[in-house]
Amino acid sequence: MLKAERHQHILNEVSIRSRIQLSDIADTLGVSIDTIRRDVKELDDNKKLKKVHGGAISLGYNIFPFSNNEVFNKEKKAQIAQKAITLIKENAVILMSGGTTNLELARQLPADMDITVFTPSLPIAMQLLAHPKAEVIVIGGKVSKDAQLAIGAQVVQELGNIRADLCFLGTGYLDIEHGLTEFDYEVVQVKKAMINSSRRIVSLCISEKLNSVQRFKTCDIRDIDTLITELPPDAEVLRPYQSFNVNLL
Amino acid sequence: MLKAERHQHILNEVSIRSRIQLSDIADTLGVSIDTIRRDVKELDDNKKLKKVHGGAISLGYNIFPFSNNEVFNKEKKAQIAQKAITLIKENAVILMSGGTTNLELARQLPADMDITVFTPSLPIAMQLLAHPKAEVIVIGGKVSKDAQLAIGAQVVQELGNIRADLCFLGTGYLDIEHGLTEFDYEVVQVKKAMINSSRRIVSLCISEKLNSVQRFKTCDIRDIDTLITELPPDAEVLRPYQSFNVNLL
DNA sequence: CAAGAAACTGCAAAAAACTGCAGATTTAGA
DNA sequence: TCTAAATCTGCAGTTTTTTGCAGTTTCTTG
Repeated sequence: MLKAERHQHILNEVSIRSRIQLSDIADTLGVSIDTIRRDVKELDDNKKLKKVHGGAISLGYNIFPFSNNEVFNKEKKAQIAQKAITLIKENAVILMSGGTTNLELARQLPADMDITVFTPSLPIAMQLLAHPKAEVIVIGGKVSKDAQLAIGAQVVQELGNIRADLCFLGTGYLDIEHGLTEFDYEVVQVKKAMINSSRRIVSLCISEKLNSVQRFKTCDIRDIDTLITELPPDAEVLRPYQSFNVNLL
Repeated sequence: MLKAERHQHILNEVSIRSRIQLSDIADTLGVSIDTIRRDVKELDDNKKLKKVHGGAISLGYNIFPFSNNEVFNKEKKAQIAQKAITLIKENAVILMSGGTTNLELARQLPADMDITVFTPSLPIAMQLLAHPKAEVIVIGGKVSKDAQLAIGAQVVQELGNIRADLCFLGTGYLDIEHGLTEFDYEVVQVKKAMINSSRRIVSLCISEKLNSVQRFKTCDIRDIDTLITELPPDAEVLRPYQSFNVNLL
């Protein structure tokens, strides 16, 4: 990996997240933390960012108007994302819905991974642009301001043309009886289409969301091939799900 | 193998992959790495790409478009954006290309403005999500990592279905003789499609870009209805453009 | 103030860049 | 077509840059 690429990656990360940690970058790019430290120092010297203890921060605007830097349960989501990444095979075609857990996944994707990602989520697409090898295809349409996700008939139709190996499906709410549910009906339609276009459905779900229900239903639990949560396999709350071929961390 | 062939191959690779490593190219073409190094140096001298330690990157690649560090240019772009906003009518349907000047426009859009914006640019779309009233439709496709812009046949086709009132067209390079030009051919195709889909074309262009040329042509200057720059009307550099119905700040 | 994390420093191995040169190839003019 | 000049190309030796590591110092946090 070229130094210039690392610099670009770092600037992208800073631009997207408004702050970075050296250790994270070193991890993602697979180089030593000293190298990243030197990179960041150089970028700081060139006034491209501001180096701070342990990382760096952006000088100007963020790309994301809503600062979604404060992710709830970021640790858990990072764990889940790590597990999800192990499911990805080289040259896979992947569908990704939105949500902060998927965003964490996109962020942690190893730099040498050669994949193609389709997504209607703008933050996910932006994040993946920082990845040196991933090919990114954004699925266009009217963008929901809440979900920062393209929705509508056009999106559903476009998804019909795709046959993905893997779908990382975030969900707002998950319950044994009512399945995966959402607050927004249009989001549900998009997610249904994503499910129809993928061979394997993997749902990433922090434990806080288990046993919660909302108004509109995406699918039943049995439509999910793999559920990833951060809980140990014997957790009480997971008991009802065990029969659905649930993979655990 | 001719030198010209190698140069072409190198430019192609850079254009497609945004980056190359000298060793890879030398390997592929079966010549010594020194030869490739000399080739790349020459291409760098001719401003066709940017040479970096160990390889080369495309010209657009290291522009770090969206971390907004250069206060100086930001001032100019803000001025230009302000002027551009005065051209927008209520309930207008607007097409926006990418670029930092357009991004500045998106940032400054008054909150009470009720408009519909189509754009293949991810940062523009993200920015507009922060706007309370603007409806945002992102045009989907494979995303160029350099331009952070959806490109390709799908984008062009989608643009064919749109009839916009106004198109804010950023441009990399502008010259009286060669018109609007870009480094990337696919970006040119998208911009051509945008021009065909709009009643009025407004190009935002800071003065640094005047009298500069790149490899691929978007359109002639006479295809632009309005050109907005930050220079006073009597600026020497603007003299040649006066006859093209140029609006000035 | 004490423990842990991060930063700094110097160093050595590896990679890349640079330099000069000689043989090969191309070009230009007779 | 022939020849001389100019250019191109690969090679070997040298210099510079990059990078990870280990030891030490500085900073942060409770």
